[in-house]
Amino acid sequence: MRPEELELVQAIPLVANAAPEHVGELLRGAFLQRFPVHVELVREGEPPDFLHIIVEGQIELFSRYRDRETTVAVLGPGGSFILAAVLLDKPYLKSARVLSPARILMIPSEAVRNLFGIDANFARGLTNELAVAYRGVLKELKNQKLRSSLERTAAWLVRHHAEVGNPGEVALPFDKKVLAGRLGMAPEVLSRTFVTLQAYGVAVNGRRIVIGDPPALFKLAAPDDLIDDPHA
Amino acid sequence: MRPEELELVQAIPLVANAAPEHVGELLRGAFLQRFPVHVELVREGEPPDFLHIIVEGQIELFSRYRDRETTVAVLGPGGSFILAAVLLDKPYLKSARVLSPARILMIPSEAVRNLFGIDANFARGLTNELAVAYRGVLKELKNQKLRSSLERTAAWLVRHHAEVGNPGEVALPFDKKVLAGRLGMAPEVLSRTFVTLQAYGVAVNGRRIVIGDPPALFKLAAPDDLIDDPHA
DNA sequence: CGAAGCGTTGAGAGCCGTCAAACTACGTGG
DNA sequence: CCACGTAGTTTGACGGCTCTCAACGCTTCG
Repeated sequence: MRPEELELVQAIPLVANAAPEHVGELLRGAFLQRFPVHVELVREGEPPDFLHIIVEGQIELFSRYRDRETTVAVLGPGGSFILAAVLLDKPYLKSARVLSPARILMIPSEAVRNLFGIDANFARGLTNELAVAYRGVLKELKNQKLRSSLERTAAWLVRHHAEVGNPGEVALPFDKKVLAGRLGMAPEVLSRTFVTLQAYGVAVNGRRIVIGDPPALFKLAAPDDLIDDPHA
Repeated sequence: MRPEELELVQAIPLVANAAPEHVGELLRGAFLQRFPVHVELVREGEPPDFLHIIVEGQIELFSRYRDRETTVAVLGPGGSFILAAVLLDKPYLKSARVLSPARILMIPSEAVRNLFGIDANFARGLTNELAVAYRGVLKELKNQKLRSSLERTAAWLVRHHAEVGNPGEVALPFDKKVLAGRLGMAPEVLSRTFVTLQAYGVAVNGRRIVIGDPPALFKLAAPDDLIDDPHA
């Protein structure tokens, strides 16, 4: 790994938690690699060889069953995935594919488990990350079981609108197809949902969405911190 | 806490992971308490005062939103809940109520967090538990998003049948109403689903269910270890 | 014996998925 | 820079799945 890459990697929170004298060991067998779009980084059912941390780009986590497929999450820089599989040394439960050109840090799973036993601070960081991930999935489960498609879409818009500045406007960070999967509906349903949302002041134009009547949308979405707030 | 209770408590895996000299500290402010049916042990949104471990009885974890409610999980002896909230010191994401008379060990959350930093073995145990829980929720999310009500019910029967011996027969461990919530459908839908399953050799009689044609049910359910196997 | 809760069944409506076709946006190679 | 092909998006039609409301039988418990 080149010096500038090393610097980049050491800035990653999970890595930074490890004591400096341990970082070398952690990265000994690690790769920092670029991947083009569409590449499948990991496939569900396989044994966990590496912990993956996203340095750059967008990764879609999804799962297949019969001839169906569903998106579990979409992660950006700083995100890590398949942490639980690595810690338990059990097969991946989900697959991952590159959504936009990415740089991924891949740390051998054995190195992660070893350092977990040696470096308490590193262990604490991993556990926190895992706890946050747990709560994220649980929120998503509640989102799915407690809300309709229309409500999920509205809530997503409200939340996303609050996260990325630019008042009154939202830019989709990925294709509508992917968003539909993330929200748990067929692409056609999302398309129709946007039409329905016109009555609530929402205007869609490609990836640009204008929120004309925030209070109306807010009322429809009925956002709940225990479902929507990623930091709660 | 009385001696016999202490013995009971020390047999709990999570507690047993801690070094003997630390156990006292862990249990200093702890309660081992009985609760009758219907009691709500924790309520979502509240700050995490205790880590809860089930010694005896059945606990339903559920969540409310608007005027709806959904069951997230049903736990039995040995199960722990709201571990992630305790570790992160963030509000509970779900509520818990007693389904059948229970004894619960309640450990002050601060004691858990403190010992986490001191006792590496205890920390490792907690993290493993958390990782298993994470994978459990993820499997449930896949179950919800990838399968129909009929498939979920069939898969649940197959899995439950494999777990508790007694070939060709399954006994529901709780009310059908609760099962319906757990499987993510209205009670009426579960009732009709059982009728549909007659065509696959399933006969329902109160809480006793006879599986007359295992291969047929198996084919319908198409069980998948990465969704159904709690140990995968 | 009456009340309350669970479970079942019927009827109806709404939500959501699938299939198909048309349209649009985008990237590639000429 | 344009032409083309591929992939994403929209719309219509349709069917099926799932929810809600309501009524009724059954069991349990006070």
